[in-house]
Amino acid sequence: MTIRLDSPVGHPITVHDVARAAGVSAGAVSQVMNGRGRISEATRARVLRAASDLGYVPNATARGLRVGRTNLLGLLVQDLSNPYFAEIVFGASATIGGFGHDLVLYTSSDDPERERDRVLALSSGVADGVIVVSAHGQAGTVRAAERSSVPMVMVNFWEPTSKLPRVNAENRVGARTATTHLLELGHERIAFLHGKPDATTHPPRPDGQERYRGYLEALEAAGVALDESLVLHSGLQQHHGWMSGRELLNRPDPPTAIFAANDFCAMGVIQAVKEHGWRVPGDVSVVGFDDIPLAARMHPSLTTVRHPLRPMGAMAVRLLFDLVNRREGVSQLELPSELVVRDSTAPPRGHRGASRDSSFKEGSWKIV
Amino acid sequence: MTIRLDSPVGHPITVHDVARAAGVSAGAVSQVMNGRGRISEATRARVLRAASDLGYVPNATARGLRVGRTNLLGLLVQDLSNPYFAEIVFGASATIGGFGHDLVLYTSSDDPERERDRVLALSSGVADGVIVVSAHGQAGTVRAAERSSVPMVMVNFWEPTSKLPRVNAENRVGARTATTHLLELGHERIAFLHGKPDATTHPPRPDGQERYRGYLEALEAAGVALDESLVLHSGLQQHHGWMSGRELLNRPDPPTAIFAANDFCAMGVIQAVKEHGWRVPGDVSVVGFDDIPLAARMHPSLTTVRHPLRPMGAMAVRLLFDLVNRREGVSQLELPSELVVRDSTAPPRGHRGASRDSSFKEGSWKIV
DNA sequence: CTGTTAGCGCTTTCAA
DNA sequence: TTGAAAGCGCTAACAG
Repeated sequence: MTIRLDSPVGHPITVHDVARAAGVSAGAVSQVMNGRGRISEATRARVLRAASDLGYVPNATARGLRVGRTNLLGLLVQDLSNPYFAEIVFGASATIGGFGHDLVLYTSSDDPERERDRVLALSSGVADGVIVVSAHGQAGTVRAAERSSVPMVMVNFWEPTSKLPRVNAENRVGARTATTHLLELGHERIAFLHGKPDATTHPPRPDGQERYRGYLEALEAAGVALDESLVLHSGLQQHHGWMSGRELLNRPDPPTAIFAANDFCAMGVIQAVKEHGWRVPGDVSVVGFDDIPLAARMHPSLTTVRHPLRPMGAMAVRLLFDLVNRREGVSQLELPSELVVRDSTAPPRGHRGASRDSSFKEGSWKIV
Repeated sequence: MTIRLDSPVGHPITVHDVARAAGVSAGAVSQVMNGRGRISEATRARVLRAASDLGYVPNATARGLRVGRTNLLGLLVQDLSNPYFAEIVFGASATIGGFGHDLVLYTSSDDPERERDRVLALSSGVADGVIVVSAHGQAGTVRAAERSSVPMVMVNFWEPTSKLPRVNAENRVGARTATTHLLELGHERIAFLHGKPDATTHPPRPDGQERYRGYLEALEAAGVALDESLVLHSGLQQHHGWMSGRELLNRPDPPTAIFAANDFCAMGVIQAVKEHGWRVPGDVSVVGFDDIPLAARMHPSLTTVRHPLRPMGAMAVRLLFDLVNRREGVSQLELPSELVVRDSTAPPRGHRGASRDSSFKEGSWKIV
C-alpha cells in the first residue's frame, strides 16, 4: 500500500487493527464487513464502531486474491476520441455500476499488436472478464481471446468461424430501410460508398457486406436496376467521403442521393457537395451510418442509420457479467438498427416526393 | 481466478507449476519473470521455456498484494457523455500507457454522494493513485480526498484553501483575450453570460469569476464602460444559452456580441439568434469557452477559448505518477488557454472592423 | 455464536 | 547462484 506521509495513521489500517480495537477476531471483522450472518448484534456494533473510528477501508487487492475476483471488468477500445467507441464506453460505464463492478479501460491506439498485448494483460487476473471492441480481427487478438482463461465478450465482431460471445448491431435491415427511404422519396440514382478504400487489398468486412446486401435488396424490391458505377470503395473517414463525393459530382450524370459508409464519411460527402456549389438535400440527398452524436448537430442534420452504441456497451457488460458468474444465456446477439430521418434527405430536384416518414423502428432485438 | 471450463488447462498456471516444470524453485521463476539479476543463463532459459510452454501469465492481483502496488490509476469523472470530460479522459488514457499503468474509470453520474463513495472506494487499494475531475467541491469528496491514504490529483478544482495537487486551465487571460478580440472587431455592446443560472443560490465558481474578471479587464483596457444589464446569469447547458439569447435579442437594444459561458451555452445562443431570424456572425457575434470538438464542426464554426483538455488529462497522469513514486515536483499547475477564432465572430453590422487575427497563443504553461 | 487457522499467488529476504 | 520460507491482507472453513 502506498502510504502518504501526512496520512492520519502511520500505516494502513487492516482487519487486525480493527479486530484489536473491537476486541474480536479478524474473522469476525471480515464477517461484519461483508454482512455474512452469524454475528451477534453487540459485536457487530462494536466492530462497525471500531472500523469507522479507525477509518478502516478493506484492501481490495487482498480480498481479490483471496476470493479470486477483482470486481473489475476490462474494456478494450482502439480510440477513445472516436465517438463511435466513446459511445460504447459510455454505455458500458453507465451500466457497470449496477453490477457492482468497475471498469478498467484500455486503448490499443489502433495497433493490432498492442491490442493483443492488452488482451493478454487483461487475462492476468486484473479483471474478471474483458470486453473487446472491434478487434482488428487479426489472428493475434482473436486467438488470445479464445485461449484466455478469462471470459471475454466481443463487440462489433464478425468472425463467423469463431465461437466467441459477441454483441453486434444489425446492418442489413438498417441499410435496406435507409435505401428504401431514399427510393420512396423518388431517388433512383443512389450511390453506395463502401467502407474500405480498396476492395482488393482490404477485403470488405462482413458488416460492410451486409450493408451492401441491404442496399441491393432495397433496389431489387423497388425494381430499380443496380448501376455498378455508383458503387464506390470509399472509407470510414471524412476525407474518404470528401474524395468520393467529389468524384461522383464531377461526373456528367451524378447521383441524386449518396449512401455513405458511415457518418464521418457522410460529413465528407456533404462538404464536397457544398464545395461543388450544390446543396444538401436540395441537389443531393446524403445518408450516413451509425448516428454518432454529431450527426444530429451538424448542418444540415444527418439522416442516418442509428447503431445502438450505448446499448451495445451496456449489453456487453450484462453478457459478460453473466459469463463471469457462470450463468447460462444467449451469448451472441445482434441489436437492431433504426433509421433516423433528419434534414439531409429530401425528394430529388423537380420531384414531388412522397411525404416523409419520421422514424422507422426495427422492433425488438433479435437473437442469432 | 475465474476458470473457464474450456480453458486449455484445468486450473490457472502459477509460479509453482512453472517452477516444477523447469526444475527450479518458485523464487527463481519470479526473479526471471521480473528480470531481477542473480540467475544463470541456463536456468533463465529453462524457466522462460517452461513459462511459455505452459502459457504462464503472472497473477496481477497476487503481485499487487505482495508489492503493494497495482499499477492502476483511478480516474473519476462525472459524465463521460460530456465531451469536456471525455476529452480529459482521452488525454489521460493516451498518456498512461507510457507510465506502465492502466486506467480504472469511474463515473459519478453527477451525484456528489456517489462521487464521494467512489473516491473512498478508490482509496481501498484498487488504484495506486486517483485523479478526480471537477469535484463537486462539496465537503464530502474533498475531505475524502484529503484524508485518503492514496495520492490524489484534482482536475479543474478551485478550492483555494485546499492543498490538494491540481491541474487547472487558465481562465482570466483567455476571457480577456476573447473579449479583446470582440472589441477589436468593433463591438462595444458585448454581453457576458455567467455559468450559473442564479448567483444567489449558486454562488459563482472561482473559474467563472476569473472569466468575468478577464472580461472586465478587457473592457477597461479598451475604455469601454461596463453595462451591467448585459451581464446575465445563464448556465452551462444549451437551453440556458438559448434562453439567455432570446432574452437579449428581444430587448430594444440587443448586444452586438455575446460571450457565452461555454460552448454548449454558445450553441444555445446561436440557436436563439437563428430563431430570431438573425444571422451569426452577421447580426450578432458569439464566442464560446472550452473548444470541445463540436465547436469546430458546428455551423457556423465557433470562435472560442480553448481549454487544453487533453493536455490536462495527460498532465494529471504525469503529476500523479510522480506522486505515487514520491518524486518531488510542482503539484498545482495551470495550463494556458488560447483563443481560437472561427466563423462566429465578425465586425458588428455597418462597421468596418479591424482585420481578423487568426489565432492567439498564450505562451507556455504557467506554474502557480 | 465466535475465535483460530490456513492459504490465495506472488516476491523477497535469508540461508545454503 | 539457488532453494526455502515468510508473509502481504483478506476470507472461508472449521473448531470451540
